[in-house]
Amino acid sequence: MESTGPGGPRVGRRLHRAASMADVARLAGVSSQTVSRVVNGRANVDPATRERVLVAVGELDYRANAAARALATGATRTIGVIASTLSTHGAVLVLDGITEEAARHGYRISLVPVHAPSLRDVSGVATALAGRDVDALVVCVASSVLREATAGLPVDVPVVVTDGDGQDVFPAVDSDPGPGVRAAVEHLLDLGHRRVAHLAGPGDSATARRRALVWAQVLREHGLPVPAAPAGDWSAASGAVLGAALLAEHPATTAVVCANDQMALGLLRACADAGVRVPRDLSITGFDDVEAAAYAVPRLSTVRHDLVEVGRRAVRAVLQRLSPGADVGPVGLVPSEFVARESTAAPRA
Amino acid sequence: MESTGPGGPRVGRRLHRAASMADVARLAGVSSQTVSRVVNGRANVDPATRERVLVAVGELDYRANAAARALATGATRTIGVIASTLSTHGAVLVLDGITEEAARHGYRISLVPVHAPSLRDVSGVATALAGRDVDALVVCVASSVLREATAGLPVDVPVVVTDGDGQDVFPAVDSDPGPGVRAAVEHLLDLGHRRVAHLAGPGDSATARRRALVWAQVLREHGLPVPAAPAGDWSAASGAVLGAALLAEHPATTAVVCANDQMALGLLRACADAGVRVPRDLSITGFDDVEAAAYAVPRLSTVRHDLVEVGRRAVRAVLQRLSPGADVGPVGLVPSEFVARESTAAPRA
DNA sequence: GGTACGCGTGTTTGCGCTAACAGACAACGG
DNA sequence: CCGTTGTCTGTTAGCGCAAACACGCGTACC
Repeated sequence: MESTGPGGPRVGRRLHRAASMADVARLAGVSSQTVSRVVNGRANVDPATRERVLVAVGELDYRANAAARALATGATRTIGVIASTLSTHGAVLVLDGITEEAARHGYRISLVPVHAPSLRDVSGVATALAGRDVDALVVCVASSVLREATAGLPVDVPVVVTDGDGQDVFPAVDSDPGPGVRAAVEHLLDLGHRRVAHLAGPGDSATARRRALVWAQVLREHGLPVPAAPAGDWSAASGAVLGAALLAEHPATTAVVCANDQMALGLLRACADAGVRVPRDLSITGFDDVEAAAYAVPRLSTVRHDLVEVGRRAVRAVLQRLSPGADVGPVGLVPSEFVARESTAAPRA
Repeated sequence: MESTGPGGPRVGRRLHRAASMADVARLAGVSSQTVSRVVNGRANVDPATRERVLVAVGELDYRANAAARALATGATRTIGVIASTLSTHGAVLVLDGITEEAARHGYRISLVPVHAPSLRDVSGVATALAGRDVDALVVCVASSVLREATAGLPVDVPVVVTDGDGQDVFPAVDSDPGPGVRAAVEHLLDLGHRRVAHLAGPGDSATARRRALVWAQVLREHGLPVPAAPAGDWSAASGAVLGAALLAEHPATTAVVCANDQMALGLLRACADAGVRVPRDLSITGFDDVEAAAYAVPRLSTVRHDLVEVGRRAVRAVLQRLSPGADVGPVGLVPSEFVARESTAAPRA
C-alpha cells in the first residue's frame, strides 16, 4: 500500500479532479499528444509506447472530456432527436432503435422535446438546428409540423425525418406500409368482403396518409368503391368513437382496416358495446402489431413492421451524410407484412 | 445591400462559421466578457449596453457554444438518463416527464442505453458515471442491476433511481403502489372474494416486489391465506402463460391482482381460451391504466398512477442536489389510485 | 554517399467560453 | 476634499483536447 503523504489517508479528501490527458502523459512519460493518439486509436504509435499509455490510462481511470474534444474538433458526436411527447407507441420503438444504433457508432443521443400541439416553443429546435450542440438531427414529429417550426431557420447539420411526406428537403426514413396494407386489404377481399372501410390516422401524419392511400388504391384496383375514411388521432378513444359512428351509419360495412392497433382496439370495444361480433359480423385489421394486439379477444389481425429498424436506419442515414464513403449499413424503407389472426373472417352470406 | 468584397456575392461560399461571442462583441463595440454577462443574464450591465448586445446577438443569430461553456464552467447542463430498452410502457412515460422537466430547467437529456439482459456493456454507464459528460444521472433500470454494473465505480454526480429497492445509496423517486393496490385488494374483498391471487412482476424489480408486498399485506390483515405469486416479466405473454397455469392448478381462485395491465391483458386472453368468463367466473385487476386497459373487453379495473410525474420529480430531485437551496418543486412518492371498471364483480355463490 | 522518405514523437496553437482580477468613474459620507 | 463604496466594463488566463507543423532518426534507393 502506497503512502499518501503527510496528509494521511485519502479518506476525507474532497472529490478528486478527474484525470486529464496531461496527467496521463506525465505518468506515462510522453507528451499529451501521444496520449491523444493512443486514445483515439491512431496507428502511428509504437506498440511499447501505446502499452505504457494504456497502463497510465487505467491507473488514473482516465476518460476523455467530451466538451473539450467537441471544442477542439468542432464535432460533438451527439445526435439530436426531436420528438413530441413520446406517448404514441411507435415513437418509442423508433427512439429505441436510434439509441441503439447511435451507441454502436459511438454517438450520444440528445433528446429535444417539442410540446406537441402548440409548437410555439421552437427554441429547442432552433438551437439544435443551429448545430452547435449536435452533429445531426433525427426528427420524429410530423414533417409538416417541422416545416412550420423551422421556416427560415438555417440548417447547418444533416437532418433525417421519420415521418416525412415527400415534400421535404430532408431525406425520410420510414417503414413502408405498402406491402402490409396491401396484403391486409387483399386478404379481406379474398375472404369475400366487398365493403372495406378505413379508420384513418391524423391528417397531418404522412405515415397515416400513406396507409390510407394504399387501402384506397387496392380497392380501386379491384373496381370497388372507396368509402370516406374518417380520421382519428391514433388513440383507442378515437377508434371507439369513429367505430361507433361507422357501425351506426354504415351497417353494410363488413370489414374495417384501421390505421393502427390502438384504434382497432377501440373499434373492437365499440363492437362489443354495439353487440357486433368480431369476426362473425365484422372483420378488423390493425397496424403496428403491438403486444396487446396479439392478446386481444379476438386476437387482432394486423400489419407488422419493424420500427426499431426504422430508428437504426435513421441514424445510419445521418451518419452517412456526416462521413460520406463510410459504410454504415442499409438505409431505406423498412418493409411491412400482414399477420392474419382471429379478427378477420369471411363475411356472413 | 452591403458589398461582400472582391469575392463577389455570398452565394457559393461554404456554410458560414457560426458567430462566436467575439463576433458579437465586435459588432456591439464591447468586450466579449460583457457579451457573456448579457447572455447569462447577469445584473450588472448597463441597460443601454445590454440592448446593444442583444441587437448584435439577434443580428448575428448568435447562440452559445455548449461545449465551450461546459469546458469553461465544468458543468454540462445535461442530465444523463440510463434506461434499458424502452419497451416497457412505463419507462416511456417516465422519460417523457424527465425530458419535459429538464427542458423547463434548461437542461439537456442524454440517453444512455444499457443492453438490458447482459449488461456486460457497462461502458456507457461508466463513462456517464465518471461525470464528465453529464451533471447528474437518472437511472431507470432496476437498481439491483445498476449496483452490479457500478460496483466499484466512482460516482461523482448526483444520482436518482426510479426503481430503487431501498438498499441503494441513491435516493429513489417512484410512484407509491400502496394506496392503489390496497384499494384494489380491499375492493375485491368487499365484493366477497376470499381467494385473491397475484401475478407478480419480475423479481429483480423493486416496484414489482412492492406491489406484491402490499397485496400480501392486505390479505394478511384480513386473516386470509397468501397464495404463492408466480413472477412474470411484465409482458402479456407471461400473463397468459402464468394465467393459464393458475386457472388449471388453482380453480378455487376467484380474483387475480396483476402486477401490470399487460399481464392482466394476457390473463384475460388465457381466460378466453379456457372458457372462463370475466368478471363472472374470475375478477381481474391490472396496474398502470394503459390505454388498452380502458378499452379491453371487459374494461379492465386497474390502478392508475402518474409516471410522467415520477419523471418530473426525478429531475427535480437531482436538480435539488445540484443546487442546494434552489426551489425545484415537489419531490417524493407519487400516489396511486384504484379505478374500478368491468373486470371485477362479486364471485358466484 | 547523399537525397528521399516514412515513422514515431514533441511543440505550438487555438477552439469559445467564463472566472478572477483590474481599472475607470460616479456618488456619497465624514 | 479625500477616502470609500459601488457600478459598469475590460484584461488576462486557462478549461482539456486535437490539428498542424517541426523534428530526429532509421531505412531505401539511386
